[in-house]
Formats: sequence, structure tokens, C-alpha cells
Amino acid sequence: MGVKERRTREKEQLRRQILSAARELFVNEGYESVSMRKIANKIEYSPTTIYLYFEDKADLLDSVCKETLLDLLNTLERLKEDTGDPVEALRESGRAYVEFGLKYPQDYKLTFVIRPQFQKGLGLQQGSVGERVFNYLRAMVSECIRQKAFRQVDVETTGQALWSAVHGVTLLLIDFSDFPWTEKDKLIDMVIDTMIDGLTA
Amino acid sequence: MGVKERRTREKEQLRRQILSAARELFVNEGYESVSMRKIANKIEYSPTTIYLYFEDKADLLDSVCKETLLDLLNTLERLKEDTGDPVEALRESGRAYVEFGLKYPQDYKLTFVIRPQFQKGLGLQQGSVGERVFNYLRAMVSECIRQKAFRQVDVETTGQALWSAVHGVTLLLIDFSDFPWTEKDKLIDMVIDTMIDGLTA
DNA sequence: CTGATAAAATTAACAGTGTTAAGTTAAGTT
DNA sequence: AACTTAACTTAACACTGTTAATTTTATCAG
Repeated sequence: MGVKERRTREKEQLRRQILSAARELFVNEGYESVSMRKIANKIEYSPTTIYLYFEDKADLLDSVCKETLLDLLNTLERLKEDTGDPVEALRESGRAYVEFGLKYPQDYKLTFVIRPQFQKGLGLQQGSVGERVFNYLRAMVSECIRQKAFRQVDVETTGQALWSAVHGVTLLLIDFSDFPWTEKDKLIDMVIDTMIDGLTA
Repeated sequence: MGVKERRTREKEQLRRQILSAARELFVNEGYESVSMRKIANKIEYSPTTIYLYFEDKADLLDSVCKETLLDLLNTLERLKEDTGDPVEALRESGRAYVEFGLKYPQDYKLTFVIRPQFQKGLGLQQGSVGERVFNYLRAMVSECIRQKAFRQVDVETTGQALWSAVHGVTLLLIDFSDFPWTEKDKLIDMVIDTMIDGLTA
């Protein structure tokens, strides 16, 4: 039965086509400014066809964000070099997180700001990619504490505090691009280093 | 000439009426979901009347946010107690900032997330209320350094880093309300205290 | 090759959007 | 009572997300 498999493949292909058209438009014009008709035009299908592949516009956003989170997770996990210094590893991960956000500012905002607004109630489910990203952070913090590089702080709260800090600087740099920031990397380092200094015994 | 003054007063009154209707709707239904027609209905005027008082929907948002910033500035300045301990004062201001954001989450998002998206290029002009809020923070940091409570760090970068941290935790708590956060105040304190510890000599 | 069956994609419609241009109503002045 | 100006409204434009009904396309059985 090669036919059914080909059909499945073709469906998957169109799904991906829709997804990549949606991402490009969302990123360039903003989620709200993109209409289903625009996406449909881009892929040269009728608007309603999209509804055969995605529940609605929010579901489309959801799928785009899931890809972004996977991309972020890959970026972070690629860093794992086992240098033996868990604090330095955490510092590098923090930098990589912010840089990821600044490299794909609109994707970052879609994932961490826009999406939560459009699907209240189910932001970070068990087993989701988002949870896996946070687990990565949790593991790094945990290692810092285990090796006594950090003072005896609560892993959970510490991880959340670190996330807060990097999330904050990422968003400010994206949203207030005309603010008279000091040199960008200096600020990023300041945020991360200050947090780590505060956690170091 | 009492007539002209009455007219001016009446105009100002309607302006405020529009503004407060817009704020209520923006906060309860989200900026994008609110139409000019909805606002007009609420105040029992035709939609186009609003355009006699505000340039467009973004200008309306702008004016709402300006009020929010004034409110935030007042909240912060009310704290000034001159306890003599600049670090403690900064800590309290940080807490007050986050609490303000959590007390009016939608107003906070409108001001610090939505607005920047809808008027790119002019986010924090000279003399704006936003600038005054940051000046307040700058002064507090400056005092900490002057009194040698902080090590010799750059005022500008430090202020921006602190803003990043409080902004981050505020937004995460607002946007990911279903995330398994540790106790809310514990997290807020952790973020602020860790930053301050990192800045303390 | 024909007809049936199921899947895929489309058309038309609904009630809504921000905004503009033109027109109307009301108030104050002479 | 006629004129002027400010305040407001009506009608229109080209859009929006989404649904129901319909048509097209592709596959299979005979």
C-alpha cells in the first residue's frame, strides 16, 4: 500500500509549507497583522484549506512556537561541552539564551509573549518542549549547587530567578530598541554575571 | 469669556471619558480585541467622534499607557522615606515595581509590551514619563554607589540590569500564570536579592 | 473504461475590523 | 434671524477569522 503513504507524505509536506509561510509572515508582519488569507495566498491555496491542517490561527501560532522552542533547546544543548565548570556552563547558556532571542526577536516574542496571551491556561504542559527547556536550566543550576559553587539555594526558585533575568534583558533589548542602552553585550553580561555573583558563596 | 472655558472643560471631560472607557476595555479584553466601535458604544458616541480626540487607536493606547506610567511613578515616589539605607530603599522599590505590575497586569503589559510594538521608533523620548521612571531608578543606584554600598559599578549599566531583572520576573509571572512557580513573593525576593547581592561589595 | 467512494480543496457568506470623506446637527455670535 | 464654526454622525472601503455547503480530484472495485 504505497498510495496511502504517499498521501500521508504529501499532507505532511503541505502542513510544513503552511507552517513555514505562517512563520515568515508572523515574524515579518506580526501575528495580529497576518490574516489567514495572506498565508493562503502565499502558499497558493484557498484560506479554508489551512483549517484542514490546523484548528485555527492560534493553533498555527502554537505550532510555529513549538518549532522555535525546539530550535532553542537544540541551541542550548549543543553547548554542553562538559568543561567541568558548571558555573561557566550556566553563564554560557544564559548568554546563548539571550543571543537566541536577539537573533530571532520576533520568533522569541511570538513564543514567550504573544502565544501565552492567545492560549491562556495551557502554557507549559508536562512533556512539552517548553518544559524540556526549563529542565535543561534546572539541571545546570542543580549541578552548580551540587558542586558547592553556589550557596545552598533552592534549585527551583533559583532556576526561575535566572530565567526571569535573561527573559527580562532579552525583551527589553527587543522592545525598547531606541532606549539609550549601554553596549548590548556589556548589559547582557552585567545581568548574567550579577545574578551568578549573587548566587556564588 | 466663560463659554470658551466651559467648552474646553467639556472637551477635556469627554477626552477623559474616552480614555477611561478605552483603558477598561483594553485591560479586560486586550488591545487587539477592542474595536473603536466598542469604545464608542461604551461612551454612547459614534466611532468617528473618537478620532476628534485621538489620532488613531495607537494614540489612544499611548495615552492610556502614559497614565499608567504616571501611576507607577507616583507609586515609586511615595516610597521615598529617606531611611538612610539606599540599598534597602532600592530593594523596596524593586518590590514595589513588580507588585505594581502584578496588581495591574494588563496595564503593565499594555505599557511595556504592547505599546512598543505599535509605535516603533519613539518608545522612551526625552522628558517622557517613561524617562522619569528610569531616572528615579538611576538616582537610587547612584546613591548606592556613592555610599559605597555597591562596588564601583557603572550606574547606567547597573540600572538597566536591575530593570531587566524586575521586568523579567513581572512578565513571567503575568504571562505564564500556570507555570509551577515557587511561592510568588519568594521568587520576587530571590530575583531582587540575588541582583543586589551580586552588586554588593 | 465506468461508476462509486472518499478525501481534498473551494466558494460564498456572516458579522465584524480601522479609518476616511462627506454630510448633518447643534451652539454661539453678530 | 442669519451666519459661522465646532461637534458629531452616516456611509463607505477594503479588510478580518471562521463556518457550512459545495465542487473538484484522486483512488479503488467491477
